[in-house]
Amino acid sequence: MGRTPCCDNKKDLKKGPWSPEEDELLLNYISKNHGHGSWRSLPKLAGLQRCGKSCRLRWTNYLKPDIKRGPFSKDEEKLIIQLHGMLGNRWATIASQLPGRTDNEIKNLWNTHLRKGLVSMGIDPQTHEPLSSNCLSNNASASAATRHMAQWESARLEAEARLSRDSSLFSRVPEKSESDHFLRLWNSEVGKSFRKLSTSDKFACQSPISQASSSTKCGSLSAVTTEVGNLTGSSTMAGNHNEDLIYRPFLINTEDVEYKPFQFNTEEVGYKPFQSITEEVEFKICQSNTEDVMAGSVSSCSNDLEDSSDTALQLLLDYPTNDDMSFLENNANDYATTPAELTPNSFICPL
DNA sequence: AATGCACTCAACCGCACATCT
DNA sequence: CAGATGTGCGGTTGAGTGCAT
Repeated sequence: MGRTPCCDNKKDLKKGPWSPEEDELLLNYISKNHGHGSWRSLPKLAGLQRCGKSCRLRWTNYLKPDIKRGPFSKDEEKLIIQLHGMLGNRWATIASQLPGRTDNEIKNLWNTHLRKGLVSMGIDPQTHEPLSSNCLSNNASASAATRHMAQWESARLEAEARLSRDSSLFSRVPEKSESDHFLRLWNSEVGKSFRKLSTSDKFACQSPISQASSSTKCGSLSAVTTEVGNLTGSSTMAGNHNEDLIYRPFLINTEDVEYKPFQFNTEEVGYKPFQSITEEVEFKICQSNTEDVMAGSVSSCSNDLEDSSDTALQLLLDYPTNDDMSFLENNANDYATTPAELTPNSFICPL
């Protein structure tokens, strides 16, 4: 299996850092030929003593004109953390959401800076859950993927509900799925990747919107609600009348951003950080009936349609934006090293 | 000033997947 | 359909740099 490397052990091929002359050769060739063409043949044609792979890497990570150099902004770092929470080490997919940034750059940033920051906050950088064992349920069956899955589904449900409401309020169908930023994201590389992940995790994860017309929302909502219930291991979500105990990820409050507990059922308790979005919005899903979703909670969260651009993405991103992210501003050496040094709102331990 | 250590980041490597023949 | 080829991705490495001792 496999294949021979594009540049196996050829002695005349140069390795290591690129010289300005090599950069110029590569740039000249690509600009002259309006593209790189075959990477394997490029080095020879461009007069480079490099393998095609090395050329490609140099181009994609450094020479490409749209690459944004310089330090990452705090927002970018936050976005990376949040996307990593949903996608894991899918650097290329994460990079697709950060224009001008390469997967390599993001990977480096994560490994050298962000990961340490999360660890110093007492958060497992892989699962994005509190590291402290007593903060976790004994039942670890609810995997990170499950939680991420549920978050995606929740956000998508909200988007679908909003679309449905929009269409009834304005008697018009929103302009395809692109009218909703969540759905745009859902249909983007990130969503694609996530759906792939969830599929491989044996969780049904399909967007009825993307599969069919968005005009029949009620059916899809109830269907998906059931899916969420199933994937979280809840025996009968629909029969759970304790609203505070059911999955409740969308407690939104601008003023006090904190980790809100979310719970799939009475046995599995997870903790997720929360991102402020709009004023005093509480969005509950997985209610026992669709009406609650459609009429009650949804209406409150879609007051400001103009905020949908931020909201859709924010719905997917669940980290605090206040001082909890302050580690981003500090050098890695300055990070707090014990949970005791964390801010009170870093996360909340149950019970 | 010399040395050691930690950190950053460009680049490499191997694998997996997609496409071609 | 199978093998060959091209490309992309994620993990890892190592040279360069700065800081502390």
